[in-house]
Amino acid sequence: MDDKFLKPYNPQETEERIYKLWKKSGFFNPDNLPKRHEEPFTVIMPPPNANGHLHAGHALFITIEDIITRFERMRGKKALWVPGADHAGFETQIVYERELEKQGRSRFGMDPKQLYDEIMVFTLENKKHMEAEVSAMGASCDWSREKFTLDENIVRETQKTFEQMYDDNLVYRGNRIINWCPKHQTSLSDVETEFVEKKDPFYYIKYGPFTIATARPETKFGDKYVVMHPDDKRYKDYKDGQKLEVNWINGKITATVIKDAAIDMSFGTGVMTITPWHDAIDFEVAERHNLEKDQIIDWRGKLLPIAGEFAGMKITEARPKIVEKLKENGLLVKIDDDYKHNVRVCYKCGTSIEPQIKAQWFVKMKPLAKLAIDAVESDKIKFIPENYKKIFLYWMEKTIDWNISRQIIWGIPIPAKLCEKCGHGFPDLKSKMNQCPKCGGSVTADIDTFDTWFSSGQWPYLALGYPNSDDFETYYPTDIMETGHDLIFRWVPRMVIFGLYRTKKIPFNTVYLHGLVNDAKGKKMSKSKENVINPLDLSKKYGTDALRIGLIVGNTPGTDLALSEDRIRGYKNFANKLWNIARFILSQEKPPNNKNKLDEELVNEFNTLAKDITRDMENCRFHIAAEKIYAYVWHRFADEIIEKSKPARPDDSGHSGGKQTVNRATLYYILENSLKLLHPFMPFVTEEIWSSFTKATNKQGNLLMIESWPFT
RNA sequence: GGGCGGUUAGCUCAGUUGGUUAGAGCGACUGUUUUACACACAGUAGGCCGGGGGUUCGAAUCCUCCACCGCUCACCA
Repeated sequence: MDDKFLKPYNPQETEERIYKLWKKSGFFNPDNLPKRHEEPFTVIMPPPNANGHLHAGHALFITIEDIITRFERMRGKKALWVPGADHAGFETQIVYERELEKQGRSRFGMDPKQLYDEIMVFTLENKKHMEAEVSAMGASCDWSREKFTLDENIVRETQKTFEQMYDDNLVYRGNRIINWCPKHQTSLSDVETEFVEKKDPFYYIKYGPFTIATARPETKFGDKYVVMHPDDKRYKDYKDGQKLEVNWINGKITATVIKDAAIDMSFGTGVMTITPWHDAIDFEVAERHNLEKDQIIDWRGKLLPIAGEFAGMKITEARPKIVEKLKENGLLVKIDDDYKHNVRVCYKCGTSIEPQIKAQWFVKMKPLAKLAIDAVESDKIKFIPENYKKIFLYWMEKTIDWNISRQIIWGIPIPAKLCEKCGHGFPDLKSKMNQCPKCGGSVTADIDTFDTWFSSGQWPYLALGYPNSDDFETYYPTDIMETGHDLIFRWVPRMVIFGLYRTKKIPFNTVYLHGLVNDAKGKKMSKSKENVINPLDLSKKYGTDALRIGLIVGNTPGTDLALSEDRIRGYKNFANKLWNIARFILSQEKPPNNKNKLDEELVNEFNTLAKDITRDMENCRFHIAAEKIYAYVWHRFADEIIEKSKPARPDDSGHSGGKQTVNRATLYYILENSLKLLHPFMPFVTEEIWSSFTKATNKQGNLLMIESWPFT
């Protein structure tokens, strides 16, 4: 017996050594696997953001994907798991802005090149941490194929997709209303905003013969159109296009009556004035009737000269003063203090989104969504859990054009030129156009970058080196995309669309969505609540294997998990239990030879279980598989079978006990195959025991990692 | 307001297509230092499976209504 069994299992002393052993073997790279591994199996890792440390959600997805990969590898597949790192445009820039703040600096006014270079240094540093942490989780991914979203060829292909979509009339430049975050000074797509319920005063204001209602009086300076429903009998005397003299905030103006069916007659007074530059509905009304649009609020969220004496003020500062003036002028009818409404905010900082009109690049979604809908409806792409299919389709059906321009430096540049004269925009990947092809005017380079999801949406094929790569030919479409259910809108649909558009193939056969990892009480982890559990701390304290299986058992796909330290501690005990099982079996003087008899019933029982577990693994029911093998090893194998195998002791009355009822060969058989079944879940301790097992049975050589799965 | 999910032991959760006395981990309690393991073993307590109605020989599981919780989407100014 190995001396190592004299002490309890010690993960700290084992894990790094084992990981090096695996890495040195070369088997993370499917090219190096033995001949029996023929059929490719591919998982692309959702690239973690290279801007900080791993959190519990990362630990979960690494565990699940590693389980899948190790299982398929042992079953004889040519298993490839491609790791990656995401530059994470907007998110990383925000993280770095906080760093700057700490140093008393700000990105505004910084030389863009300088800022970009600094963020690159920061990102590459964090990328190293991230890689070390992924490794510490036991990830058997092929590091030789690791990709970064800013790798030269990935940037090039992302830009090519843009050009191709422009040529196919799927990308256009539009001067449209967009979501503007005044804090971060960039536009955002709809999925990058959230709604929060706010209670604000609701002001009823006199507008000529009408009373209008608004929560935002500060936007009303430029309101020169008053809109009502064409069927509203209360206002039947007013005709569409009719002009009225109106006494307004800063004096007399001429207002025009507009009739539009978008008005809800039952809300407020049934009349509203519109602010097309700063409101999506108003923008649409203005577009329909071809009305003028004036900007009231600047990009920093301050009032423009149109606001007269209030120009230059921030909205929050100006609002009470404006209300005061309305009151003085006798325009304020009443204030409703109990008005609740939903306000769109930036998903990162919670700042109220200020809609603005801006020229941006948009992806025309309808024809692309059609491709995705067809693929999912015909079940070419399968969802786990299944109900996400419906959610996916629901979102795809109603998707609107996607703004892909971001006013941030950290990202992939949009390779386009913009005409200074006519505003025409067009792709220019090689940057050789100096004149507008439409009007001959001079052009400047677009300084915006792509929405990060524009590039990460292309990840499955770009990570495989598309186009012109053997890997793409061999490993695409990938088998399974495993990611968090929170990315069902932000990421999954984009991957399906880009995959179908660019490669004409689905990017993956299955989407597996895991739930969020919450704290022990099921509450969302957040820094402000101080309930963040660092997975690496748990891994150090209880061992990575304990953390891994603790994240899996009882964790149904799509359902959030409450992670408690007690739970992980329990599985540390299990790792040690397994250790002691091995110690006991391997410590008996001689291993059985092949002629030793196996106990048929026990072997059958085990084989039935192994087949059952294999079925669970095939169907991604890892939570069930893990629990079954856990319960068997501890409560059946250790508590009953091994106990029965012990030579009975004489009882108190001097009679000898019953005879030994389990053959040692059976114990070896069950141990060997249990280690295999457990390996995907607990790779370190099983591999460590395996080396002793093979030594004891004179079958040294193979790593457990590439042993055959029982009953494939 | 729309959509989705949840409600099972003190806590956190399993329970594949309806099938015998409903399970696990943690926690609690009672014993046991027995020669693999006290990071252990033996055992105990604890649940009208959210509520009402229905389908069925049989329902935690299927249908329906209701309540509460969570998530998500949404242009009532």
